[in-house]
Amino acid sequence: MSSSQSSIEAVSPAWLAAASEVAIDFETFYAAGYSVQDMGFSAYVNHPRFDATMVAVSDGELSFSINPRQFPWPMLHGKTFIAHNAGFDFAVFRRLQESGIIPRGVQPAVWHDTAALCAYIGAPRALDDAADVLLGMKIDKSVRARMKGGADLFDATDAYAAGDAVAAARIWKKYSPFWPEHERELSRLTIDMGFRGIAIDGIKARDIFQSLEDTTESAKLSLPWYPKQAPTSPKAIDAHCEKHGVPPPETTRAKEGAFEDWLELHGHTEPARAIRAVQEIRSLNRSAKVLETMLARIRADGRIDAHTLYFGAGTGRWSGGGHGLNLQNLNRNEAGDADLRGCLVAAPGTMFVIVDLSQIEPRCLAWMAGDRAWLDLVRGGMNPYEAHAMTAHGWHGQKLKYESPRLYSLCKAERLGLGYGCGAQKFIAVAKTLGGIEVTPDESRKIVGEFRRSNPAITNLWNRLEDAFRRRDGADYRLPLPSGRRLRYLDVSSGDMTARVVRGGPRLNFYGGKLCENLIQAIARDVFADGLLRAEQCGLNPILTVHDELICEVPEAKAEAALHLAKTVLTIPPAWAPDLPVAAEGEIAAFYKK
DNA sequence: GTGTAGGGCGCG
DNA sequence: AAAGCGCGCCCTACAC
Repeated sequence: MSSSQSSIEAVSPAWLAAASEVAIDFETFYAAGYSVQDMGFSAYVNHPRFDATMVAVSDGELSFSINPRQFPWPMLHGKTFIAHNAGFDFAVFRRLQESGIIPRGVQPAVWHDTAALCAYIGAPRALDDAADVLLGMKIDKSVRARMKGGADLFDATDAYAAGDAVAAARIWKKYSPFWPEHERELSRLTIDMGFRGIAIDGIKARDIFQSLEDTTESAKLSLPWYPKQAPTSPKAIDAHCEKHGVPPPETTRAKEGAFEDWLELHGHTEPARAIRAVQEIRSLNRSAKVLETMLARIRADGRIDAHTLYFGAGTGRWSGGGHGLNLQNLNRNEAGDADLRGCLVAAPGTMFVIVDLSQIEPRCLAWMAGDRAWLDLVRGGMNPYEAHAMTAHGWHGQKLKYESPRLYSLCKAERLGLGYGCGAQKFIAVAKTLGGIEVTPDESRKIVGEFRRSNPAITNLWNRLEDAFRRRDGADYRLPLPSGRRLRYLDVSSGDMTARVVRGGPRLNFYGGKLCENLIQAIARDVFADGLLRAEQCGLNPILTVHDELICEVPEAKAEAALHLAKTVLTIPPAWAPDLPVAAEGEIAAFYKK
């Protein structure tokens, strides 16, 4: 157990001078409507209500907590800072420097994020759960809940903040050796990109928001149960169907096969009209909420934070940033609806360079499965779906996309959809989503069967992965990736084919195709991460990543050169996959699109 | 009132 | 034998 110095002493602890690595944890005021979740980091710490009530530091053994105004800040200069969700503590630190509470000259050598470390090693991201699973250490989170609204819990808060700092320091000491330097760089870069942020066209955003509100309101008024019941109430929908003698659909999800089947039968009824209105309301409302969230967090420099979450997915991919705004799932706006992406603009004098890795997952799958014939064609510069038409359908021509659009779409759907074990029934929907084509159940069965017969390299990969998984029954399955990283499946049970991907987390189901998908998504992530680091190193100023897409903000005069450079650095295959055919495409734009 | 689960919508 | 996968946020309903 750690001994803790009382804050009442308010003297500089001797151990702090000796520690080169210090875990730091701030406690700050928050309330309903005023929180990181509501506003994001920057808008939160720059708000008039902002108040840092406590700071705790620890070396893993001893801890010290006190009001930031009394903390001996110069002692921390040049030390390595450890923080759980370092982006938050960094934002608070910088804010306290701006307000004069922390001397500006006090600069950490580097920030490390233990939440990112936890994600990387397959531990829970939440500090209390991570401390429990990694250290067997119990942290009481009830104090934080009681602190909301600024309750006077000074003593309890003191101990609580200290406990968090101690846990973070211990996690760092024990587990940081398992976190490679280039992954730490990715984590730091992710936080940096979040604070670089993206400029918002506030006038456009407000205009769109207003028109969405208006359209939504009139759609709501077309619902007979509104405002008596909630506009999108499932119960109201069911009752409405019943009243009109129409059986309710099993789902009201637009673009879902079951709903479309229902529409075939009841498309001309009043409930169908109402449900379409409900779908429109849900969709418009979502866009409005995204805009509202963006507008609420515009910083003094006209930008919003653009945080994403390093290693947010079990495969290592980044995920949307949390804190109430996900910039990785903004509407693509193909139908000409409200252009959310267009509200993210390059600052005056700059342009966006938007690049993405072309068909990165099919390329990684073929590479991993050893599909030589397809790889050779693609290496020679052929379009991946044309190459598929050649190797799988015996097509020989010039421009498949124009000669036979349907075969081209089918090849795309097959290549993207069938690589991970999708069955005939599901492929009907997948073909529609990925290729925009209709296939009958009979066709689908034939296509799926033929794909599996003609792609033994891929089906073998599924089977090998599933066998390897089964053989780890009762233990952990560690699947090495070409990059040197590993995917982890913990406490494998081959009986029901389940395992955990997070220590102490829920058991999930697996099968060969799914393991294959995880593997390929992880490899594609590592390829992208490699390019991202290069983009940062050569000064391309990346500000946002969306899985296989990179948005950089560059001086307008250098945009052409930057685009070329961005495509080049993204296309260089990683050292661990020199023969992987990587391709990238991109464009220069004044605002975010496609 | 708060917390949570499920449905739904959006992305790669 | 068969199974696309990976995310985050909002709304509604419901338990407490």
